Amino acid sequence: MMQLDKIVNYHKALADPTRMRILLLLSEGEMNGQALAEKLNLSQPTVTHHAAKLREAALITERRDKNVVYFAQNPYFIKQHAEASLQFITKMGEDVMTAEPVNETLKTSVLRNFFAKDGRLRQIPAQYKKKLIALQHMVEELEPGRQYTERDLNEFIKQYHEDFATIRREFIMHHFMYRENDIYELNPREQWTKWEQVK
Amino acid sequence: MMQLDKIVNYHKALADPTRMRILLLLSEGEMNGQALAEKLNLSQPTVTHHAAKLREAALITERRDKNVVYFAQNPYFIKQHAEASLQFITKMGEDVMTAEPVNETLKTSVLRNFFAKDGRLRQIPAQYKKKLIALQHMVEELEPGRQYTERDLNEFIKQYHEDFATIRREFIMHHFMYRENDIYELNPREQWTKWEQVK
DNA sequence: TATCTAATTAGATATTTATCTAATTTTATG
DNA sequence: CATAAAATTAGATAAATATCTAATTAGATA
Repeated sequence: MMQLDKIVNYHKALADPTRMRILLLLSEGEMNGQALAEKLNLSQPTVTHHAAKLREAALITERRDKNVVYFAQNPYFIKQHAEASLQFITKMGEDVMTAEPVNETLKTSVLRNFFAKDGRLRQIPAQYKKKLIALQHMVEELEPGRQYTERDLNEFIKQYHEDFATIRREFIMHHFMYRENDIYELNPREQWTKWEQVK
Repeated sequence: MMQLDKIVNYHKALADPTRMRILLLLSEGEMNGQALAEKLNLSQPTVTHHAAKLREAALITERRDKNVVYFAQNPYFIKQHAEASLQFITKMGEDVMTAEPVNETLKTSVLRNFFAKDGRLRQIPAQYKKKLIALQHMVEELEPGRQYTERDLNEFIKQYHEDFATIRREFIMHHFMYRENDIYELNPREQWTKWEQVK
C-alpha cells in the first residue's frame, strides 16, 4: 500500500533523537551543517546523513549560499504529515462524517458534515479530496478580480475558521489564489486545482 | 532531555510497517493475537513483539478474556502524542501566543490568547499547563451539584468548541468532573487537578 | 592556478531490531 | 490431573542504520 509507506517513512524520519534535536534547533531558525555538527557534537557527515533523511521526508528544506548550505524546518509539511498520519491510523477522516453516505455526493456530504449550520468550518478536513472541497466552498465566496490585502483575506477566512494562516496558505498552495506584492487575488477557476472525479 | 525520548519513542513505535498495519486493523475494532498473526501472515511471537512496542508507547490497550488477549487502539493517546510531537518540533505551543508576556500571569495570557472575544476557545492548548487553564476556565461555568446528561454537557462545551468529545474526555481525565451511570457532575474544586504554581 | 572551507560520498563498524523456531507460561476444560 | 489453546519468553539470525574516518566534490578567493 502506497500511503502506508509514506506515513511509515515520516515516522522513521522522526524516530531518532539526533534528528529530533536537529528539528528542534531549526525551530529557532535556519542553520548550516557545520553549526549543527558543532551543536550536536557530531561529525559533519553524520549531519549530512540525517539531513538527507529529513529532506526525503520533506521535513526540512535547504538553500545554498556560496558554499554553505542552510537547513530550515518545513513546518507546513511537518504539520501535514502529522495530520495525515493521525488520520490514517485512527480513520478519523470519517469521525465527523458519521457514516459514509451512499445517496449523496462527496461534495454534499463534506458541506453537510464539515460546515456547521452557521456556515463555519468545524475542522479542516485532513483527507485531500475533502479538504479541496472545503477550500473551494470558501473560495467561491470571494469576489473575482478583487484585490485583497492579507488583512482582508484573514478577516474573510476568520468567518469560517480561526486558523486563517493555514487556510490562507492552502488557498495559495492549491492555486485558488495567487499573491503578488502582498496582494491576494483569485485565480480563474480553470486554474483551480483539478482533482479526479469529485462529482 | 526527558520529553525528547518520549516523543522519539512514539515515532519509533509508528516507524514500522507491521505496527502501522496492526493499528490499521485495530481501527476497525479489537482483535486477538492469533487473528492478527493470521491477517498479517506473521508468527504469534512477532505479533507479541510488536504489541509490546505499541503498548509501551501507550498506543494500544489490552484486555484478557479467558486465555485470549484482545488488543485495541488507544485513540486518545494516539492523538495526544501526535499533537504533543507536532508541538514539540515546531514550538507551535506559542503560535497563538504571539510573544510570551512578561507583565501578566500565565492564566491571563491563556485567557486572552486562546479565547476569542466572543468567549469561544480558538484551539485547545497543547501545552499541559495551558490546557488545564483553558479547561478550568470552561468548567467554572458549570453549576456545582447539577447533574448533566452527556447531551447537556456536549451542548455546553459546544458553546466553546466544536470538538466536544475531546474536551469532555479531558474534563474527566483531569478530575474536573466524574461520570456515573451516564450522568456527569462537577467534582469539588479540591479534587481538580492541581498543577504547580500557576498563580 | 593554488588554496581554503563547507559539504558530500564511500566504506567500515557496531548497534538496533524484525523475524523466526523452540521452550515455557497461563488459563480453561475433559 | 492431563490435555489443549493462546500467549509470552528465550535465543538465534539477518537486515537496517547511526556513526565514524578518509577521500572527493563544489564553490570562493588570494
